[in-house]
Amino acid sequence: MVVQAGRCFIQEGAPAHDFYVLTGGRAKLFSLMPDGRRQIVGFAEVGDFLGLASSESYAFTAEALGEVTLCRFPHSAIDRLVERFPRLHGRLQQEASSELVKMQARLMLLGRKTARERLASFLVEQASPCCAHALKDEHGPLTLSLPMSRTDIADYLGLTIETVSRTFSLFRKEGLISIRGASSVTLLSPGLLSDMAGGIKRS
Amino acid sequence: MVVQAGRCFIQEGAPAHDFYVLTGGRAKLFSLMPDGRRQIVGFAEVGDFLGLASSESYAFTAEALGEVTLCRFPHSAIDRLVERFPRLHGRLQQEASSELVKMQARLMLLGRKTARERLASFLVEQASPCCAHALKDEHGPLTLSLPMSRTDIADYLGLTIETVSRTFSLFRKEGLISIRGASSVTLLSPGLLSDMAGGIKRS
DNA sequence: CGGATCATTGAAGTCGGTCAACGATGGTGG
DNA sequence: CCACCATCGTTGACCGACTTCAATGATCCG
Repeated sequence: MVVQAGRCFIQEGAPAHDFYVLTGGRAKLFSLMPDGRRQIVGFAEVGDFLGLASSESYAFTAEALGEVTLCRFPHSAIDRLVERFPRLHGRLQQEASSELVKMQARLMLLGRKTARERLASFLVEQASPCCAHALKDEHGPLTLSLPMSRTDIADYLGLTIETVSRTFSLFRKEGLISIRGASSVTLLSPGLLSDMAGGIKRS
Repeated sequence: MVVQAGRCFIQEGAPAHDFYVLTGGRAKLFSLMPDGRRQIVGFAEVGDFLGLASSESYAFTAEALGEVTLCRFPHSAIDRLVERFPRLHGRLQQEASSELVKMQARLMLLGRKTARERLASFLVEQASPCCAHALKDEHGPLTLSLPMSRTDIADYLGLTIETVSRTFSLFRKEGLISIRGASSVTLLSPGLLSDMAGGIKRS
């Protein structure tokens, strides 16, 4: 099952018949308020399960960032699948609990961190799948390409697009990052950013 | 296993050997930043599972609100338990996914809602275990007793204690609630509060 | 090349935070 | 039983970080 860039394959509030496994690309997951305020609740990566929540209806909309490929299963198939692939059982459990831990970190981000700390956390989070160790050690520049727009970043971090843009510019002026075309960012001091993300001020 | 009021039975960052089932009382779950900023990531009720996240260390501290009773199990016992009580399997899955849905709502709250909307959401959330239907219908006053302090409410909603207090007072002046001794609140217009929680302005 | 969209920057405004004082509450001991 | 004190909650005045509104600049595609 292939979904084109920008298309939604899960609709918030729609009856939750199926769940999905993301097999290619990335997607953004968000909810809307009646007046249009938007909160991105996560970005889905290859291997992620979506729509598992066994409630009546989906809690978020899922939109493809770039082209996305999926496998769809009816909810009723879970038991059969688990029977045939017993290891899936632990996988699902692990997926759910690691997601829960991430969520708790995101609550701290949205509830208590400043704009600078939020953006630093975001950059570190985007970088970590690449090079987990480079962040603690004082390792050199680390380039990442962000597949999402400034608006998406803002809605993910609970900020406005202007604040995100301004904070990027600040980081650039302070020599923490360098920017190449709005979607390619190089972390010049991953260590400093990582500290800032955690709320540590190095003097 | 009994825990006295105010005692912590899970420490953020400590090695996560065990998980717990809450069998009596309520607890607050929170994380801290190095400078003391605090975010309450949830309140645990009777029947909740804590510390399931199969990471190396606990992601939050759990502190008893009033006296709490618990069952403790080593993580290694999960498989044995599930073998003996096969229904536990679905229960765990359900618990995790319903928690995930709540988390997503909380992200919207912390990322996009105003102080008024946050407090309204909180009151409605506290009320809903009692009377789910009374909120949609225009049903009458609904009294709840809040077991947590203003500080806890503030740290749960990503606000300061002053803002929480001020917003309570505003709601009182607007005739939405009435307050009796800081821990007993009566919702005079549950419907209006519920709308406000969802970001709907009734004219 | 041109127009639409997205990102950046600036100026002004606002919501919630900070600092500070006051009031209420509840537990303790005289 | 009540006075005392510590803690918690409320209220006010001011401040600042982020938002809002608006204009400009960059980038992408047809």
